[in-house]
Amino acid sequence: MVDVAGTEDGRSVPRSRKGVRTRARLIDAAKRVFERDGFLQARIVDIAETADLAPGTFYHYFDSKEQIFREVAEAQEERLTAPADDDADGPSDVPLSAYDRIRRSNRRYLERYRDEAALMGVIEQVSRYDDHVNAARFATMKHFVERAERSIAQLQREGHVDPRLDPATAADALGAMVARFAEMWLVQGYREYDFDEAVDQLSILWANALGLKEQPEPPGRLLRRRKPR
Amino acid sequence: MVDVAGTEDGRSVPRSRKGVRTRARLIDAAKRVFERDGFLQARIVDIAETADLAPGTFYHYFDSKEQIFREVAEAQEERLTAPADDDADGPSDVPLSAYDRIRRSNRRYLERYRDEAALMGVIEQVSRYDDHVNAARFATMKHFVERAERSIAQLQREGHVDPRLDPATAADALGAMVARFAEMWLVQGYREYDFDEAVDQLSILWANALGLKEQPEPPGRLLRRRKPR
Amino acid sequence: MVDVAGTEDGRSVPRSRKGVRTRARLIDAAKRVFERDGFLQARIVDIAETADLAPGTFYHYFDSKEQIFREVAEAQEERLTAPADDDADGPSDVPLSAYDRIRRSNRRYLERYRDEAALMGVIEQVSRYDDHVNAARFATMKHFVERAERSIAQLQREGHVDPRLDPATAADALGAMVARFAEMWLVQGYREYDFDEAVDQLSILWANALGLKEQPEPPGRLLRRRKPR
Amino acid sequence: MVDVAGTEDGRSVPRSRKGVRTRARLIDAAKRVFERDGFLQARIVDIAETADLAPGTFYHYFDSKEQIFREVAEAQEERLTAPADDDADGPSDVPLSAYDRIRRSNRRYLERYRDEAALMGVIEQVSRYDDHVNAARFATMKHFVERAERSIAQLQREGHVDPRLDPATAADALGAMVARFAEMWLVQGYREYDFDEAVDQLSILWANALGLKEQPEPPGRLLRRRKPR
DNA sequence: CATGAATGAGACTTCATTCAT
DNA sequence: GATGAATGAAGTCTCATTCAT
Repeated sequence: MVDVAGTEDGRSVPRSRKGVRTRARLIDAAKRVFERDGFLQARIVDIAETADLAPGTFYHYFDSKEQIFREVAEAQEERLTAPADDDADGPSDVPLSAYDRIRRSNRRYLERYRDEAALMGVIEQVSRYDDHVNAARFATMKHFVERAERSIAQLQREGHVDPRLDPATAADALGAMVARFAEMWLVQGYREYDFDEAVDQLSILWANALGLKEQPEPPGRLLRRRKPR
Repeated sequence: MVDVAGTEDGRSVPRSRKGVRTRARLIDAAKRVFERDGFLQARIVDIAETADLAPGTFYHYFDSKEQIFREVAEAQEERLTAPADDDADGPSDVPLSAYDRIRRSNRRYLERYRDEAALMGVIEQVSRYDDHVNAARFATMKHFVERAERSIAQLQREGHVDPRLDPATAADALGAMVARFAEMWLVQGYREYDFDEAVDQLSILWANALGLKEQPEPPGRLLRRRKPR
Repeated sequence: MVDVAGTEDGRSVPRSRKGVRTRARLIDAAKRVFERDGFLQARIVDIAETADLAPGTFYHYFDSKEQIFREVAEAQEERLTAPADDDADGPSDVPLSAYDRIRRSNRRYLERYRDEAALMGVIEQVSRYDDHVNAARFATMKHFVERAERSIAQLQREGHVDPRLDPATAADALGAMVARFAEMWLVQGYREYDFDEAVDQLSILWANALGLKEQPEPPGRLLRRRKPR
Repeated sequence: MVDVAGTEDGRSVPRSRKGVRTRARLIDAAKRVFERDGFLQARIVDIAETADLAPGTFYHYFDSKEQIFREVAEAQEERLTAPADDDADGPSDVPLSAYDRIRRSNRRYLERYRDEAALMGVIEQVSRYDDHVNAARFATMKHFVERAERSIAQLQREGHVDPRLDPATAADALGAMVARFAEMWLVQGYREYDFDEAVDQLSILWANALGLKEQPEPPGRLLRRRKPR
């Protein structure tokens, strides 16, 4: 997924340096316009204009609104699944409990979702009528879900997870929970939640759902961590 | 939510028997067309034609595609939240365990979702760019979520639910889980699941998430609670 | 022009008492709607609704919007040209000077124009694209203009009016002056004038234009002419 | 009023030579179509077609029929008020009498009105339901009226004009006279007049109305001028 | 590479008018 | 007489996309 950009036939992979810059400007403009207007309302002319280009220029680089959107969306999906720059998250050498790994993962996802909430909203929208975009959504989902699935299966083998659960299904469902919760909350304004509180609640639900034994948590740990951001 | 349908005025409330029938025919036709073509592709002319009417007739009863869709969607939301005809669900006099109630509720929701999957897909789609429809979605959600919330709070007071959980947030998240799982599965074809298996898995996850002990329910407890709404 | 109503084939001359009333209600409603919305914006449905009738009923009595408008307009033209109820205008036995007759006539016209300014505006509008209505306008104009013309010719023969003037042309032009002034002022809001002041100014201009000497009028002259229409 | 045309933005100000030409072609075509069909009957498609363009092209340059009409109308109003190319009107060095200035002004107005009678008719029509166009009409009127007003006031101070008259009102009324006379005559075919005769009659009426003393005209002057066009 | 003018298919919407009841 | 549902022709307007410069 790394250098897909322009690959799926985009029209012309720019050769000159100027071309590269123009293409990037279009993508950038497109993102802004999509965020502002949504996919359906976004007009090619606006994208071009936002990029200080003539409408015709758009078609040097992209075939259609769908195509440029896919690229914008894919970039975002990559941002969502990007590995952490682990510095920020504390000493990476200390092994984390299953629960902490769940929480860290949820926090990351929600932070990234929140930081691009406008775009995420449009992606959710478009994924309902564009198969490509939906596929990209599912790919991202798979990224998380498969990691979760492997982890669940492992923990299950170790006897820490409810044996009645099917790891794949559980991972799907819990992933769905976090994803949809994020959209309702951060995009659709369904309700207000305190960010940390939301992370904790989702993580508790997730851990509980798997039936994770309260691995004797070092007492007080939760408290000490309780005030970031 | 109850009898909102058609209230928001549309254009003319039919004054004759014939008018009532025609209006209903249009709604019916609209549902079919939306299911077949999706909201964006659906053309007013097609709706009219499907109802064996001239295009102009549509505008006697509705202002726009949006408006008729809202009515179609609201009808569906009502179907989703309709009380059960309890016959089908086994003897209603036998008190159910908390788990069983969760499962029954999930099953009902998923059955109803599945039975109108095509329409549900369109509703999910439109709710991302029509506030009315989204509001209706949220209203339905609320219906489920508030019931769940009350139930969780009660169980929590009785010591059966993880005390760390906020009932409202937990209800939101678990509702999100089921709803999104349903869409991915039944609308977007993300994956195949056996129906009963899916119901069970989701219910286990739900019950676990709350930290419900598989405790022997004190018989009769449920009965006392049995008249909510 | 008196009982033209319904004559020009209006569709059905109502026979029953109820029919007569319904027809009148429609004309009345039409006048109100035209005044409110102008001719183009006025919709048959609105007229019917304003008259508390179903749209279909309209067509029992009128062929088209044009036709009912013509009737409304003709009624107004008749009001414009109606003979004075002379009581209000002071003792009718006192002979008036030419100037006073001019002023009285102008005052009457402007008063009547003002009292139905909204409708007059619509008539001016429609007369620009409906020949019937324009013909009615011209008929009304002729009413005034011919009286003026006769009067001018007479005064000219008596040596009181500029001999270079053609009575017909002068009458046309002066009539145009008053009519257009009225529209600009009372319909289009071109400017504010004090009513009496405007009457005076127009009358002075009119009298001057003819070259009327402020001569002492031979008493009695007016009386002989006094029974027009 | 001077270079308003096209300023109110329309849609896109043409950025290329070709665009400028196309825009002009559209205005030209619009004028022809309006003259032929009137405003209401004129269809955008016809305008485009007359300009040998696809219908969509119209919307590159204009928002609506109203908007292009305004531009056509404004151009015409400018033509009406354009300064004379004074050659045609005789030696400009000879000072004209007040009467001669009145007549020259009336003649010019009527000539220009007559030369574009078809368009003027449409303008009169539209000015009754489009405020922009009406404003432009009034602006043109003001152009004439204010000149007249100043002139009247001056003559009044010099004792040549009836002291009872209010210069502003008089100018309005006399302007109305000429304008409405022109429309009735040249657009609506109310009656036939000899052109020169009409100019003279209106000018006599105008001069008389103001009470202009027969400044001892160089005898015969009127006669000598009596055969233009 | 970039421009921006030009295209044109196609959906929406209105409302005067008819007609069965 | 009155109703009001139904009609359907026709014009408006959008905007993704092409193409000559």
